Amino acid sequence: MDRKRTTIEDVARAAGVSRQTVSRAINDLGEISPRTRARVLRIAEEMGYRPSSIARGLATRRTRTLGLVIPDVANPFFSDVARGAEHEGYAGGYNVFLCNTDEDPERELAVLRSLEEKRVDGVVLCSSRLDDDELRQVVARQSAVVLVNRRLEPARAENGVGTVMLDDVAGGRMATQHLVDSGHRAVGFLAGPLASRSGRSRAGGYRAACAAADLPYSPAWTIPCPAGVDGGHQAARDLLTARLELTALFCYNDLVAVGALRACADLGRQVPDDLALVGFDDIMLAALVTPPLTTCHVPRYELGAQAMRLLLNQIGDCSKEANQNSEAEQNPCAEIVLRPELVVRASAP
Amino acid sequence: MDRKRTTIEDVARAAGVSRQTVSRAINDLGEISPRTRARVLRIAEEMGYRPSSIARGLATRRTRTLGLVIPDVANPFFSDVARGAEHEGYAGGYNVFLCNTDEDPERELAVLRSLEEKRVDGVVLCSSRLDDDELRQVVARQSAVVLVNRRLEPARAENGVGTVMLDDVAGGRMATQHLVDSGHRAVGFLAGPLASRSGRSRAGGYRAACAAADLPYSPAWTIPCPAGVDGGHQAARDLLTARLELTALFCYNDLVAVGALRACADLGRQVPDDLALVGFDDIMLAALVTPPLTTCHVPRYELGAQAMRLLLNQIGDCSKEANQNSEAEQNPCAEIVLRPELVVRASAP
DNA sequence: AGATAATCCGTGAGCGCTCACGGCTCACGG
DNA sequence: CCGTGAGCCGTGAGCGCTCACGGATTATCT
Repeated sequence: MDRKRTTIEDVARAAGVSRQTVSRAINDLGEISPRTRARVLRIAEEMGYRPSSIARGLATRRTRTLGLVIPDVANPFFSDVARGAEHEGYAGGYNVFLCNTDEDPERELAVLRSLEEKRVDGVVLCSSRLDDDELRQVVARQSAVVLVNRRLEPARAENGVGTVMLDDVAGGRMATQHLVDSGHRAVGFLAGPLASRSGRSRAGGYRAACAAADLPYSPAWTIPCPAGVDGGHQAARDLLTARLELTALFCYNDLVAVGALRACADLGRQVPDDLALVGFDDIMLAALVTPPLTTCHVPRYELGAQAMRLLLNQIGDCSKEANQNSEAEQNPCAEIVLRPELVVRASAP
Repeated sequence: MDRKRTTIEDVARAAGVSRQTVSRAINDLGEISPRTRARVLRIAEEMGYRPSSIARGLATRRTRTLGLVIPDVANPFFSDVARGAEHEGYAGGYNVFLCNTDEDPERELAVLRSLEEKRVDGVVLCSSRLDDDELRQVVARQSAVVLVNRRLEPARAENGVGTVMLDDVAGGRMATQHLVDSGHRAVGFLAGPLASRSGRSRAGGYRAACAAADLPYSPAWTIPCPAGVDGGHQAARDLLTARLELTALFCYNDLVAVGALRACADLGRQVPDDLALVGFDDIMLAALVTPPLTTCHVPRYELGAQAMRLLLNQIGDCSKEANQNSEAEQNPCAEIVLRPELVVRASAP
């Protein structure tokens, strides 16, 4: 069953040249005449030769392989991020290991460890659940790291970690602002899980917008909830029955907003006439429920793609020559901040 | 920057033993006293030693790495499959390469090739767009393969390829049957892309159910369409305006069904009273639109998980001893068929 | 013409591990 | 007393490739 694979040696023998010449042919790095190169390539092709990345990696100390660590592929948010990262990585000639952590820090550590053993050239780490110390260690051990939706202080450019963030504060503010602009004076906030960093940031934006508009803001208008439809359903029902003065709701994410939509149906409140609703994320679902949700679009694909690009630069700089424009053009350890964008639909016109 | 990593040699020296002893310690394969093992392990830990999977792979010819090839991670269908496969693989001690093909056969080939170079121990290949010949070659070159939603004849057990299929015919039949059972005599079919194998199978089930119920079946009641919301919207509008006798629609998938829902809104037809609708896949969206969709639930996670389990068996058998129950229990090259399940909701009660 | 440089190719060594050996020590029995 | 075997450990070779050399051949210049 384990038929021997054809090696570079085999090809060399068949072509009557040395291993090195074959190597030069397949890697296309000069020092070889076009004729022999073509000949060797042809023979290699005929023999069905596939150079072993394993052996190459051992010799080169580079694997042309990257790691992508995310909480869960099945979460549409992260699968979009993954897609962006994978695409960009592939374009740069890298393969990427996709690793789920299932939101479990234990497993995240394990995954990172195996990535280390695999000697990947770099890692994109999304929404890490690790604490700062653990994270710092991970960064120190890995040869290149880009963090997504997680910051690590000190983020001085020289600690070799790039960062890609979403501006959740701005998102929270613009969502709330939109509601205020349409005349709402009492807007509630379904805040999502207490542990969520992005939730806290969005809350910050929400409060800022309220303050800026001189709203009669009350902490009782904010209520935490699980991040899914049911969580939103429950929380919205509670909040809306307790706080009859509310005429609008800003929701942690679209799923929560859909839950709120249901609560409105339960309570007989028309959206958007009796209650305006705005969500967050702009997942596909948002446009398809009735009424379609006004929401903050977050560029998920871009999040992943930018992170990967940052990582590729970080790697490229070290192994190749210094880039033309030394650091003015692009600092690979920079922090990139992407802004969400409000998309107005029927739930809050 | 490329600080030397600590090798097995370093650990050996530090512990005053040979490399082999260190190797025995970390791999836990006898021939070593518990005391030295503990000591070596401690020292290795202190030094932050990480055995190189690369070097190990070269020596062992096994990488404990698998490939998972799917058209698109961002597609909720495949991301669930991916999740199932990744989970099961991880449980078996394997890491998995996630590869997108973007529905492009060219890229699928490229991806498979790089998987080959990476010397993965096996591959799960989903919904391959390759033709039979190409596919056969791929299977021949890879050390183990499991196909998902794609069959390859001859599927004799000894060609070393496992298969996991969804019973689309049964799905199409049960969906249609449900409509017929509720008294519909004229049910149309939004058939999805012409190129889709699953679409053809579902059509088969649809026709079978029609025939079994002695329906006045007409080819004009079937119309192909792109697989998304817009495709369904367009096609449903066309079909419903042209064919006023239709009282129910079976849709290729849930997105198409949602499109049909919109068409109904356009045309002022109430769902389910004026028109009943059933979808396929049971994506999250299906339960959240109004009215919620009756649909065929397909066990996506299971599809991936089963495929991975099949693959692990296939690999395990070769390298370890023959399994206890030789082939009665589980034939690793078997074909597993998963059945969809009808879930009844308001769109077709 | 000889000297210099370019072009092309081959030769060891080594990347970090495992595998198949073989050697050593210690206990036990005859 | 030595032989035997179990338990523990070390030694070379090799996995398939690349890297840094160095040699051979041909083109170019003074």
